[in-house]
Amino acid sequence: MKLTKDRIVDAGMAVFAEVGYQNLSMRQVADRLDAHAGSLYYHVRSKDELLALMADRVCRRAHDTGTEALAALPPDATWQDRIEAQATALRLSIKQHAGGAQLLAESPGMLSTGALSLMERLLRTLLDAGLPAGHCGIAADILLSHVTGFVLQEQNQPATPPTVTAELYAELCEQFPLIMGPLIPRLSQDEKFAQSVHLLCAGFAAVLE
Amino acid sequence: MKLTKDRIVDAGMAVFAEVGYQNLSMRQVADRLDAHAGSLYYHVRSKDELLALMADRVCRRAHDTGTEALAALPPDATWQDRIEAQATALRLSIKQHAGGAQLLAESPGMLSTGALSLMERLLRTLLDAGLPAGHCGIAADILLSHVTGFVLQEQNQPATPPTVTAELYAELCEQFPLIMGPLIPRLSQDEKFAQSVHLLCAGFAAVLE
DNA sequence: ACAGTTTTCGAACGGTGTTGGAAAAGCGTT
DNA sequence: AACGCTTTTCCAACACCGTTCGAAAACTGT
Repeated sequence: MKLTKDRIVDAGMAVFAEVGYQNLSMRQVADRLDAHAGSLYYHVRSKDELLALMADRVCRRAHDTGTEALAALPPDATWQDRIEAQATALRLSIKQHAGGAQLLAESPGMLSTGALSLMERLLRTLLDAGLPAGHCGIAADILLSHVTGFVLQEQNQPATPPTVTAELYAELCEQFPLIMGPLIPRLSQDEKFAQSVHLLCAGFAAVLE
Repeated sequence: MKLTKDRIVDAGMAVFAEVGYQNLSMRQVADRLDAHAGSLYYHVRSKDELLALMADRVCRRAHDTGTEALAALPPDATWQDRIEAQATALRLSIKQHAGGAQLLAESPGMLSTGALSLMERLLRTLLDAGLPAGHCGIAADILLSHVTGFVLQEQNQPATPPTVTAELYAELCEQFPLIMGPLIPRLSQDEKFAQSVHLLCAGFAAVLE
């Protein structure tokens, strides 16, 4: 079938979902389209451009699932609820692909239309919440980069936690008593994420009056 | 001279500072040591391990400059000042190398001792500030990932801002009025960073009482 | 059917991380 | 000093990567 920018991005997303960010290669994308690697370069300037297009697609999907989540919200939902809905929608969209956070992180400046859509809606909810205009931009920036940063740490955690010997553990406890201590409750990632968004919202609420 | 893990990391940091994260290769690191690429693998299991070691070194340097910054603080400094000092020290340490944020972002889980040192000190200042113990871990996590995320966006911004035609600009203004509007003041990156840290601290202060 | 354009091929280039066997260097013991 | 043994380095090779370029193919309008 004919080769198109869209079909290339489609194949890229498919390969991406299978092998992850690090192992995605032009040749694999071409193979999935029964084409040769060089042919891709007629439609796409470079691998970086392809990655940018894929990042845009992830953002667009996140935007769509975000609108669904917002629509499912009860009418008396607070602005915190609306922000949390968008944040979790974005997080889940990124998490669907192995290394998806790296894809967004690497993409330069978040200047694709998909990323801008996310930003725009976030700005609107913050503005509707009554946040002073001067703080909205930074607040939205913080939210977006927090979500990607969170998923980044989430996806980079090794599948099998490193084995620590007893003596090493003791040394760690002595060197970093707070980290090893009871300060950090053993929460699931979902709970940690929800709590972090709540904490951020609390900050926004603080400057709200 | 003899080849050592430390010397390899040194050379890696030197090459890293020159060519950045993307173009760092084992062969260049070996060249700087007048050695051959294969020889590195006797001391280092893989390139990923080398990158992890380098990330640890960046964290350690950030920790040191952080202690200096804290020492230079007046004795009546608030806990917000102390957090900002650590945050800016970390940011500047990362910014010293092109792609330094990617180095930290890629490094799995931030489980090196350097990263743990940063985390530990952040936890202590938050705890001393009076933040409830249950929130300290998440607050510190937010701060760390926010700094790396901020520098990530900072370093990924294309050197020459993309040229936008007049009609494209108009369309963007219509599609994203809030982003293009006066909401986002034209602040320098330094100001944006300081303000974002202040906003986060305001959130911590909100849950403080 | 022909000319012109758009698209694809296929080979090649220079580069990468990594491996494994041969060679060298260091070192303790006799 | 000479030997064996371990630690360290070399070197060639492998498989793969992103990218380029001229030629071949496919498609288009006339």
